[in-house]
Amino acid sequence: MDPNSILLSPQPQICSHLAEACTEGERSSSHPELDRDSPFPWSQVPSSSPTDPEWFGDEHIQAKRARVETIVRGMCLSPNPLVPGNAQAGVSPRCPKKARERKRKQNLPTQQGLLMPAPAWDQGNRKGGPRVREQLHLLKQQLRHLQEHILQAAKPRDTAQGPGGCGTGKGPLSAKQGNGCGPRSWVVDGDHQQGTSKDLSGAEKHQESEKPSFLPSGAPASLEILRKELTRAVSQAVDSVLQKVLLDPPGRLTQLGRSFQGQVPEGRNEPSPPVGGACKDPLALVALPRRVQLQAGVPVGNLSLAKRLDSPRYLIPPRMIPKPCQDPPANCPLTAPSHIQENQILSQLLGHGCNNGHWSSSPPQDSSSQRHPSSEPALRPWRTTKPQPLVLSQQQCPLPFTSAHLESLPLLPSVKMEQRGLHAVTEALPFSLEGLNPGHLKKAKLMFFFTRYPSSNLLKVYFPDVQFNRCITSQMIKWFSNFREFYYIQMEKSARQAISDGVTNPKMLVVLRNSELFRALNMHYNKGNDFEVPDCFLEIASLTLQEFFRAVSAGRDSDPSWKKPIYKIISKLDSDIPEIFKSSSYPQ
DNA sequence: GGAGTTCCTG
DNA sequence: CAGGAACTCC
Repeated sequence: MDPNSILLSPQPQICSHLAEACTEGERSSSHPELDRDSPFPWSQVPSSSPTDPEWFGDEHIQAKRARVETIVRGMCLSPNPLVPGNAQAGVSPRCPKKARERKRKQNLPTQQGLLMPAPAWDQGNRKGGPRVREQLHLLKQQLRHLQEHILQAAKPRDTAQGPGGCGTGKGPLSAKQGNGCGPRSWVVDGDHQQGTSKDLSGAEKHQESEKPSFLPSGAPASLEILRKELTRAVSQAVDSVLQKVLLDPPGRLTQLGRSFQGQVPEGRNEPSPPVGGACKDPLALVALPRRVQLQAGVPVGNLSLAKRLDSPRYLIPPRMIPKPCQDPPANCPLTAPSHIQENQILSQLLGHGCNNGHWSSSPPQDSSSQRHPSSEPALRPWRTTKPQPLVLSQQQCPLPFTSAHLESLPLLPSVKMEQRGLHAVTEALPFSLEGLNPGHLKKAKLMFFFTRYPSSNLLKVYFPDVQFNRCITSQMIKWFSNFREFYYIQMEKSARQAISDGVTNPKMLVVLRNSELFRALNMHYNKGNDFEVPDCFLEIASLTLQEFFRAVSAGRDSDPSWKKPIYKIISKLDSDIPEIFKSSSYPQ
């Protein structure tokens, strides 16, 4: 089969209309060469017409298009409006009537958002204790400054100010605000900042409302009161921090520091806070060493650097980020012991039977995933996700703490979760022992380099240690479906990018090992970069890319099922999987 | 009706 | 990555 013979088949009449036609009259041509002989649903795409009752037309296209657009937009640092060559894709030939777009949230922005705080987070953990002390010092200094400010501000006003000097009365307070927030590098959360300023303005209000009644009778007196109140409030704050630090068991010092840092990613709601101000381009930060590594031809060994750099990218589930310890410290330690045990038990149970682990402090994952601190969350056929994040947290964030430290984090809200998790485990136990583990997932991902559409029989051959049943099989099939989804999205994204970059000849589109596209794919399927991606995959990827390019630039993407011909082509291009994959212990 | 897909969503 | 809906094919 020569794919090119298929792919090159032109579809002339479509594109000429598309650009202008804002009507919905235009329909893409059918794809006669693909209509028949396919077991796949997409084989019969093209026969739909605008008159078909099942023709959902605009909304459908718009939704899909919007999805891709948002993805592309999320990716592009370059502000090109999408796809000049295919302007209709961006502008929508059918008038942007009800672009119910962007329903779906972006992965990429999220990753990038989480990327920024990571270095600070990591850094902070290395010196949690000292940081707290520094912060205490700062607080004390601020207190002194505050007092000085108040005194200074008081003097001139005593003489010059009459009643109604509220405006300047803000002076000291806003000075406090400024001074207070500046050095407190841990306060990054936008919400927190807002909350802080709100609180302060609340205090201002009180004081403002009080002042007029005091000032007439004597400004010095009211200022004195003001000063005392402020001093008292700040002292209380300092004391409470001191109590936390001094009264808590040693381990908690680090936890406290951690919880401060934890606020950083907490502000994940939106544009990640400028904690990582130093690293404006996190991608470069991550990618550069990897590129060097690739060029240096060090694919297997020496992974630690790459892993370390990669790991922060992969989401720290919000739940495992310790909340700023709002509760009295006494509450926290109480939950810790049971928490530890439960997590160990859960992790152990979920970590899979073949793990000869004991109740050690090492992450109870199988060996392969220890090597690759990937974010593989899927240990289950049967939905036992709850305890996962803790396991992942240890792997993803190489920290100078023992896992016992990490696990004893006072995740108060997680107690309920843990109970639910235990419950889930008891239900899932009989299955999880025979189920799929992260090692299987990793292997499946590597296999994707060779086969995009594996049959269930093939999977059985290549996963001899898996007890296949209907559910396991469909889970693994689902994996590959997810892999494909990611793959095709990347391809489409790159194709559109190429078009918008002015590429006109599809033959120019080749996926090389140093390309962005390759990096994205490699990151997804071969996170540890410890597998050499086969050339055949690069060829398939190039071909896919070209197909998407042709389709989009020909305007075929206005057809709701325009991708199906591409899927069909790609489905025929699976290669043989190396024998070594038949070993149950292969990717170790 | 089951298997296998895609698409969408969380 | 999983769940679920919708779809097609056998």
